[in-house]
Amino acid sequence: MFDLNSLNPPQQEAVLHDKGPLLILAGAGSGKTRVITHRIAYLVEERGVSPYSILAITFTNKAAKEMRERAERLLGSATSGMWVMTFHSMCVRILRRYAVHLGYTQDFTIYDTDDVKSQMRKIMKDLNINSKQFSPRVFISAISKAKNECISADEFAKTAYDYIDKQIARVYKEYQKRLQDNNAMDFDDLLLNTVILFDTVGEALNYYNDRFQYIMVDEYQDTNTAQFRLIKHLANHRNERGEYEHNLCVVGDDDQSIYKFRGADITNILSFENTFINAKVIKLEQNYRSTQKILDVANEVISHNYGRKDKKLWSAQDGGADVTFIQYGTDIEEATGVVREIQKKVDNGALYSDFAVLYRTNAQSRLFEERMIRMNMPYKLVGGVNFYQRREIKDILAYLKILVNPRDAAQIMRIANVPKRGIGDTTLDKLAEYADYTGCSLYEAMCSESGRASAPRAAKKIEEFVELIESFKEYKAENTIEELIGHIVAEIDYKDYIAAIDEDDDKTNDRMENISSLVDKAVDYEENAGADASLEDFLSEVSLVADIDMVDDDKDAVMLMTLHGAKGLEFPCVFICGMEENVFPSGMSQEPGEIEEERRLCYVGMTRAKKELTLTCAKQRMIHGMTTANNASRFIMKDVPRHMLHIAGHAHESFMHNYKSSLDPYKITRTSPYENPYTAYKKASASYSSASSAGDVPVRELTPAAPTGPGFEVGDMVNHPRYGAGKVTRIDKGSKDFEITVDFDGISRKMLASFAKLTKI
DNA sequence: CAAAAGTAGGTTTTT
DNA sequence: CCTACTTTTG
Repeated sequence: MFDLNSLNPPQQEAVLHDKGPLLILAGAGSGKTRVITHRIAYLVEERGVSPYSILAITFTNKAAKEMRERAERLLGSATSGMWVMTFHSMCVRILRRYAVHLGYTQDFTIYDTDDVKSQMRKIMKDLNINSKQFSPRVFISAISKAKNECISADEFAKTAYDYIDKQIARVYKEYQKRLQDNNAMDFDDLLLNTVILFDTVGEALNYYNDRFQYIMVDEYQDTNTAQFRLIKHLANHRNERGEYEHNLCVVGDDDQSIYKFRGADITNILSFENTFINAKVIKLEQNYRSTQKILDVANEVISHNYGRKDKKLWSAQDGGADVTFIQYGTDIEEATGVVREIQKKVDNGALYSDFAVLYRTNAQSRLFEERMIRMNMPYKLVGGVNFYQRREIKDILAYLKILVNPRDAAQIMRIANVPKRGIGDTTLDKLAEYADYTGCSLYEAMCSESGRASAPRAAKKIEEFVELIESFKEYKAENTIEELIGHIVAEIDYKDYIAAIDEDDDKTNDRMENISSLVDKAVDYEENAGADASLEDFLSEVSLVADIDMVDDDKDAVMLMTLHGAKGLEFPCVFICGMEENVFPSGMSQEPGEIEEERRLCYVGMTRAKKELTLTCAKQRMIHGMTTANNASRFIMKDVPRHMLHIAGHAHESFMHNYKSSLDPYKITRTSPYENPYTAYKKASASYSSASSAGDVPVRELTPAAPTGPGFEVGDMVNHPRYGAGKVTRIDKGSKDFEITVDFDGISRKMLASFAKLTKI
């Protein structure tokens, strides 16, 4: 049973919303999961909707699990039949059923980023693309971006005009062909192929449209184009009178959109009302998580972004502790100080699990880890080197994957010589060549007499390898996954193999322990899945786990993670560390749009805190082995009025000095006694950015910038004496000159208008 | 074909 | 700084 009275009026309205599209703009900590779960319970209990026709989509398995558990608690019954899962697992589920329509078998393999990377390296080699000139990264991210936008290899080729795009088109096509040959999909394919499936196979779409009457999507602000199209397809159920109902309920917060780099398209949420006509919009603005003091600071920061949906979070918990800011001398002092601070509070009765240390990049975790180990402080590290990326895990998984999908050449390449059995790269190359020539798969080449003849010296070894794999297949048919893994590890003497690689026994033991964790996961899986357990299902589950999914909440330990990793979580006390220019915001983010995304990330981080929020930075920090000095982050120095922070620590004096001097760089003439200089700067330069109106920031008129333009506009084609033809992609007004960003064949360069000898073509 | 040594390049965030 | 790839040597 559930109680509507426990909800506030807008929450109730959202839960009780009848039919048709619904957008819930849910600010941080406003109880969105509560609303979704109550809505599910309401639909099932009060409106007689079958759980079978409800689909709830999240981004992480952890969120999905939590949502299902909470819905079940409200309903007091199991919600079997209801789909509560991530985009990716949903797509896998759909594709396993219909893969044949797309030229895959249902046993297709899922490639993770490492698989993709090695595949890409191979392709570049084969296509004679200089890896010095282009890093595989360039191609990988370009292809990923295209897939996220539902652009196929052929479509990409049609609009590829410059050299680099043509290269990408060529690589994209080859890459896709190889994945298809290997019966494999990468993460982006899971989404894109499902979209293609729904575009082309009416039978598949009809099946799911008949089934899903109510659809909920969590974290809607982070959806990309492929996900958007997927949702659009799925939300086409017709009622018994044949009318579309679009019972689509999306929940999100544009201020928490932090995955643009991964293709998330913020316009999905900003224009929801245009896409789904007659959509109802409900705002949840009461925050139940944080104190007002924390929200004040967070609101102040986010208010510096443009083009937001208008809303303002407020809390019923008035007051609270001041938000603290500490500038340390060095990154080491920062780590020591933070760890000490946590220990002090634990000594005074807090739990370790009350604390989270958040940072911009994973690399920053190291110092905290070191300090915590030394201080004997229990911690949980989220992210970093993923469990499933470890060599020993990937090796064992490769063996398993081959058993399910023998066409997957990448896995065979990986372990054909693991452990060493005399099948080296040259042998594999010859086999691959034979396979390519005859049009069979690598494994088939290994199985055939004539295939082995292409590498006569190793023929015997190859035959033995094939026999080994076949014996595993037989073993698999009769035994559990748990037993299978043990069997493989024993048969190939894996321990001896890694012991020979590792410097010391500790490392080898570590690795063996990791393998037994993998076995544990297999046991878990088999217990959960019961009679439905299958190796391919286990493998896809394993491929789709996120770092955050692996965290067990029971252990009393401090959490260490990136700001991204913290989304959707909350902690009584939060430390955001490394709040320095070039660290946070990242030095990689330069353009206004990118800075805004960093600012949203800052907002997300701050709003994780329930009771206490501490922001720290260091004057000096070691980055890539070099000592660097950075100013405190603009998110503190320029976004938050001084009086809202409690400034602590020994660096107080020098900080105050910096605080003042940091106001100068932009040399903006103030029009009022005090105006946040960064805001003023942005207003002055607003005419040069495409940003829309200023949301809830009160706009005061400033003297417009000097009318003299740079002589070019964005989009113009220009000629440069050295770099040749290029396209103007950006124009920024500097203090006395215009900075022009020009794209020359994919390489973008910044230059000052008065110095660069640019001519318009 | 395997192991060791050397070197170059890249390090934002991740399902 | 660290890893992952390349080159060299056995």
